[in-house]
Amino acid sequence: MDIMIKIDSASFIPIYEQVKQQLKSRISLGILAAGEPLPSIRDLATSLIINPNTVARAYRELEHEGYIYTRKGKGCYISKNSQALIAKEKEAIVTRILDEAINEAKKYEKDIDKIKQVFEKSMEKSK
Amino acid sequence: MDIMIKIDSASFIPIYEQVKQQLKSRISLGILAAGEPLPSIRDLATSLIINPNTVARAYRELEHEGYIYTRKGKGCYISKNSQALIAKEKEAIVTRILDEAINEAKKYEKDIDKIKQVFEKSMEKSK
DNA sequence: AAAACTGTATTATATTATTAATACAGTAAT
DNA sequence: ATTACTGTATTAATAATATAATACAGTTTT
Repeated sequence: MDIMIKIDSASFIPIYEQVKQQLKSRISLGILAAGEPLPSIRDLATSLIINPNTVARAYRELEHEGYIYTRKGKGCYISKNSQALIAKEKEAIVTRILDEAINEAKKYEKDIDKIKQVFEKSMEKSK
Repeated sequence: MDIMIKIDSASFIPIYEQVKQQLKSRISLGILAAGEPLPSIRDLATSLIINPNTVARAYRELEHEGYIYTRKGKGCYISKNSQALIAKEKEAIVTRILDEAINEAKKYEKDIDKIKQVFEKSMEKSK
């Protein structure tokens, strides 16, 4: 079972951060449910063709933030309250994403209605 | 006259890149018009409390991309065709920004209508 | 017990972004 | 000419990211 994480090496976002963000989003969407095991550090590193240390850092930070827990010798698992943790901040996250996009868009397009039109079109495309 | 660039040191985006992006957006909005001088490398570095080399890199790359030109000993100026350059890609930029935001949002919120609602609310706020 | 997995830790290395100090060269004003 | 600005270039040092190799410790399976 693949976890379908994609690394964008052209991005300025560090790899460990990309892994963290994508795992959080999968937890948020319920793709990764409480108690479920994550791929082992070595397996994920191999499949992403990155260094195990990089995955270890992502897992370490996710554990520190309460999303996952680890059992030495066994593996890493999604925390019971992980989804609740994210659900709580889900609306805030989505709001932040759209706020930032609107601010960005306004840096290039002053016409508010034009921005709305582009948004509608993009929403249609993404269906 | 201040050029109002803000550096986000918590961002993963390199400082030289932040400077580039913000200058481009000011050109796009016509805040910086063709022929106008940019602040000197040293002045901008001082006011942003960053290293002159960092500003120099931003300017160097912007020149290479055709947005500005430099006169050694005099300063850097907005290119004549800079706004045309950006105007040409303006709609594409705005579309890309919103596309990415929608994709991001969908990573946390499956409900399309919910995303639309948050967008509308954000647009109201930003007025 | 041994093998084959887990996560953890350490050390070294390479790359990139950034800072720092300094020097050089062109322009403008005095 | 001198002064004071410009941009350019070089070299060194530092911090962060990422890779690499390796070792250690806990778990599971055989």
